[in-house]
Amino acid sequence: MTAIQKQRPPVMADVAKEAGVSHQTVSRVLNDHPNVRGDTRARVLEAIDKLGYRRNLVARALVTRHSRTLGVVSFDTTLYGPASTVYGIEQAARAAGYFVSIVSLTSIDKAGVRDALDYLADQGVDGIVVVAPQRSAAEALADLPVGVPAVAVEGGQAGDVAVVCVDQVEGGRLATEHLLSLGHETVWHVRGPSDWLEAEGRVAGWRAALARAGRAAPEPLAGDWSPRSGYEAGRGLARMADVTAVFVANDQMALGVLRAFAEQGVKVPEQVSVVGFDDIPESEFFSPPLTTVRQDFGAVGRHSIGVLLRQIEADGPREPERLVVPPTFVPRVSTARR
Amino acid sequence: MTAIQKQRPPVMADVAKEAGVSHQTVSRVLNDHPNVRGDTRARVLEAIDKLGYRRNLVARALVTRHSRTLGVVSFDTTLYGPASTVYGIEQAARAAGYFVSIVSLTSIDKAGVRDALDYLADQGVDGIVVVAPQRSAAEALADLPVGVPAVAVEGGQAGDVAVVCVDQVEGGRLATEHLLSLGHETVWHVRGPSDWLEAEGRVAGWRAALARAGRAAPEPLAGDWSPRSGYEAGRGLARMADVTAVFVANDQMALGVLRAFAEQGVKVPEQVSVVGFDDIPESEFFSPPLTTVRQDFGAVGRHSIGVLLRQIEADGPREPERLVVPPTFVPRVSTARR
DNA sequence: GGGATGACTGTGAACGTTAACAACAGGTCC
DNA sequence: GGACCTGTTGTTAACGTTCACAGTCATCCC
Repeated sequence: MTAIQKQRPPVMADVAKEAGVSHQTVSRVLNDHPNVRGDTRARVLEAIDKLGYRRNLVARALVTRHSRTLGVVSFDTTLYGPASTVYGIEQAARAAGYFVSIVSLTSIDKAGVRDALDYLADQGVDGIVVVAPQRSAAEALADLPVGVPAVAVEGGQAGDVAVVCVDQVEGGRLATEHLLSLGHETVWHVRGPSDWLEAEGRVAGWRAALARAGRAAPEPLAGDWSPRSGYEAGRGLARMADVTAVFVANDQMALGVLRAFAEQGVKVPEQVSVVGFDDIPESEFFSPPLTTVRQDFGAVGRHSIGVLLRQIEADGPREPERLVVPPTFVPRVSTARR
Repeated sequence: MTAIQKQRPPVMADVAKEAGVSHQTVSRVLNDHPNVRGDTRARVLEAIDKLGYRRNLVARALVTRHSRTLGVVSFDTTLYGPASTVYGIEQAARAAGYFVSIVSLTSIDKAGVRDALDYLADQGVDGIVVVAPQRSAAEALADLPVGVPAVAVEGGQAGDVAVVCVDQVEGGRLATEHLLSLGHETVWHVRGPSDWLEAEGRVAGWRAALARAGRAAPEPLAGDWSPRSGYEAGRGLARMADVTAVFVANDQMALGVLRAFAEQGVKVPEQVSVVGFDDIPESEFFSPPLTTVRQDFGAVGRHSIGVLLRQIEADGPREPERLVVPPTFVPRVSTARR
């Protein structure tokens, strides 16, 4: 004869009945509306506590048209760079009271990015962060679902979308100038894939530094960010007699280069100096510890959320921001005076 | 005198009017309900296309009580292991038509995990995956919001929650037996932090292998997964004359150990053999290339989603599954016969 | 004393979808 | 020819919240 236990969690109306007020008053308490009497508020809070009430965010999102969820599109979150950026984004978003919904792409094509954007827009996210280091991804941003605030991370000049990025050109310049300042005649380069904007930026910085010093730029060697591709480039470099300095576009490839040199009996830094890029946690313990250029991924993540939230809070369209985070040079022992 | 452009995107009723049917028929078309006449369906689809209608998933979630979103709680997604696992989870979830909402914890405490679980439950996720390699995280799972299907990854015996994990004990055993089979008298161990279940499992496997061979187990050296901690342990080991074989609980620490040995002039594998754990992409290019134990993080991610979806689809409570993924031994050149 | 003001609370209607049920047409069966 | 099904469509009512508005009461000021 006992009443049937209700399976469903309590709703606002249940709390209202328990506290002897209207559901609207419960809503006011929950939303910190000022005009609620102290004892009423207390009674409502007590009822909430007693019933174990939790507000239904889905219903709330339906009426407010805000989900307090941010979408993140990224590519291969297994890589240190993207993983760190996404981590920074997630931390910053949560600190600001937002959820983060993530889509990790496996393929790099424009269609994939568009699908991901549609997917997130369908879900009703309030804004989207696209970690789009490839040219193709950046292009897909151009036809973003209208009205959804967005920011591109490492996105180059992507239409009228706001951008947060690390100054890759400056990074390439720092690495190359360091090597030139050590007395090397020229600097070789193992570059990243050509559709990655970061790779292009580092190449540009390297070229600029060489040009400024009046040195010829050798043909860069192609890599795909993986240690293996660095290893293969390294084998090629080890065979050339005139190579004394190499700027490698990321630390993982630099590891491969170091390995190839070690196998060929080329001593680093005595015979050849090597500079990497990223400053992954491992770099300090390579043989030898790697001189590199650090990117502050945490700052990138925080800034991108900052830019995005400013866009969300501003009602009207605002002119797209562009925020550049400077890289820092990290000297270790893989480079030496010629 | 022109009509005011409506700012708001079209809703189902707009499509219905355009197609000359009721909104319910539109709903039926969208949900692939069988009883819709072919030409009616075509007319509706045409109207959807014309208006650029997109279904509002928030409204849908409110009435169906399913958000088609899965929550993921993880710890430090910058580390290779968690990042790879989360990546696998995300891929598998999306393939099954689910969104993924991620919370990355910075602190490891029980309260943090509980907050994250509450946070996700509030958002109305259909299920939760907790990548909980620490004991404290596993414990927090015990008082999970009731009624939310959940699975723990690397979670040990966590109350009555389903678990997917890699057989860490087996992995530790594989590494140690390999070293013993090469003729080493005993095997030293650089272990992970004591509140990590994975660290405990590897220690247990190591101990078991030594015990089975009738060898004494030296006191394990403490590490925190970082290359630096491995480096420090390595400096200690390099000073001891009788060390000929070391099993290091992850590849990053193994890198630190290799570095320390190199600095002290200890040759690997000629004087000391080293085995790591994880098989990160870099391991193959360490100096020397690292013999290690691979964990298939992709499989772990896929399995965890499989287990979770089975739980979601089964209405009633089902007995918690337990799925163990075997590790594989990866021989390279950092180990040699004594 | 009476109107204005302000603090507090309640009522009804959204939000955009799916679920439940009703209605209707056309066919089948005896 | 009527009862009965079956396929197709429409109508109405949820889902659980917030918003807009309308009350009610006490206070204040001239």
